[in-house]
Amino acid sequence: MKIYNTLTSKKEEFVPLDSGKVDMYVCGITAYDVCHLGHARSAIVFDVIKRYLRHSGFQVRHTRNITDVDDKIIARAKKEGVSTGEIANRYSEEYYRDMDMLGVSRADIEPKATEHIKEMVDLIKGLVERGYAYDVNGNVYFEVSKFSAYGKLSKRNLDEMMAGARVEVDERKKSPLDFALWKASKEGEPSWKGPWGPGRPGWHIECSAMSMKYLGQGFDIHGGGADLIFPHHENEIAQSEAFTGKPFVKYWVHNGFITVDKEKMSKSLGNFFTIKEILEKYDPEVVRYFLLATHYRSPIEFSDAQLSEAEVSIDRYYSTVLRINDFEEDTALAQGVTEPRAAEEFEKLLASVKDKFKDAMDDDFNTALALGCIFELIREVNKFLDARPSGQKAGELVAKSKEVLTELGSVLNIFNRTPHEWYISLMRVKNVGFTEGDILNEITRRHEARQKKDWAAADAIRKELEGKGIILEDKKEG
RNA sequence: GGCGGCGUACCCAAGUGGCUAAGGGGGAGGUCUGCAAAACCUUUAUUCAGCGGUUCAAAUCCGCUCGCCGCCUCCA
Repeated sequence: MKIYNTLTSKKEEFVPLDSGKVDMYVCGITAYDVCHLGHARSAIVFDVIKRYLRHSGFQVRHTRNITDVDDKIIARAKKEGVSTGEIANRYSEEYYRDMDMLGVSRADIEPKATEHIKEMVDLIKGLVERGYAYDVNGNVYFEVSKFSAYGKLSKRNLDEMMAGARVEVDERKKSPLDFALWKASKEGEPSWKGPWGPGRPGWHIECSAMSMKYLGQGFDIHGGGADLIFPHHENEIAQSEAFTGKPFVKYWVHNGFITVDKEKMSKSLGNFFTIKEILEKYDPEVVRYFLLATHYRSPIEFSDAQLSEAEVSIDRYYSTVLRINDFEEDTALAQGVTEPRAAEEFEKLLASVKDKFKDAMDDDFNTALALGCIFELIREVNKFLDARPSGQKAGELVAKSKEVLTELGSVLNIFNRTPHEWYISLMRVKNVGFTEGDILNEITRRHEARQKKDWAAADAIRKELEGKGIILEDKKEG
């Protein structure tokens, strides 16, 4: 298995520190507002990475934090006149609702910053003792120049950064590059007791403290969006390695952005679409498919047209499953003899699809290629069924293909519903003004018309349903 | 300004030295069907932004040019 490591800028063979076990830490959200599609991408990407590592036999311990104290949370609380805890709770709940909808599994450990103040204080104390941090009027800063490897993740050196540094408002710092570990609290802000006076932790320190607590002083994978590389992850490395003297993380993994008109979707630009509003128009599986149809490191241009295409693709998948089910229910087909050459070819293909899927995922989690493999199988299943196979052997092969489809889908956590569930959900999303019962009635009426060969009436009903966005597909039995 | 990335068909998107450049969507033609739809078949890139170089061999490596984007401030 190969993973692209931001630290080395190369794809590397994945070898966990402790064979068979993988410890991964992924930066979660700051709970100050609802999540947009960019958050969804990161969550889904690492959800799939976790699922695939497990599928490949690794024992995975997944940690994902929630930042529940921070400038933006404080600002929002002030604006609304409520407590920071209330803001953090509200948006954590929203976050979980969105993630559950999108099929993102919970992490094994989901630590919150406010519940780990002690660990952070201990870490900061250690850094001060070791001479990496200094205290100015109750604020503690990390002195970047003391950590010689600073810049190794984001590939820049101190001189370049000094040259590019923007006007720094905080004059207490020795260098504009130094960053806060502990911030003295102002009036009305949440604060905790610390050796430097009442205050709250800086943003970066929480991930170092919590990852060390739950995963140890060195672990396998640390992930997040590419915008966290600098300064967040760079700072995490500085803090952690200065404290322990050991390598912090073996593989750094970063996902690419969602763009709108080629520009990064972000809060500050205001060009974002929330998960909630997208889910009003599209099934969650469509969103998941859309995000996985591009490699995780490439940018994805947000587009309604692409989401609709994703919907069509998924529909193709479920149509095929429906055909498989129909085949299996048709007991008459159990008789007869399977054409041996077609069966043999199909059997070979089934085995190769599984291998190709594995190769794709082993190559830096290439979900786009992996989905391609699934659709290759879909086409072949349709082809096989088109030949009207019958007999025991054919039955076994069709059952086997369904099994393979289910297995591959489960790794990506898509394609795991029944066609019926898919169509019902589609009706909900499309706001079809019909209930399932209405439709069945119409179908029965049309069926009667067809029996009488009253084509005009039958077509009228079909047309009416089509106007509502429902497409009837006739089968042999009607 | 510094650092990094990207540019593959009508659209989206895999492919990073060598068998026919995946897959999806769309278009065109056909098979099937009461008519449709779906499905299947054929077709839609002798070519990978442009130019030059390395090599027996390049979309893939190197250089330059053009265009787009990201990070350098909070950001998934």
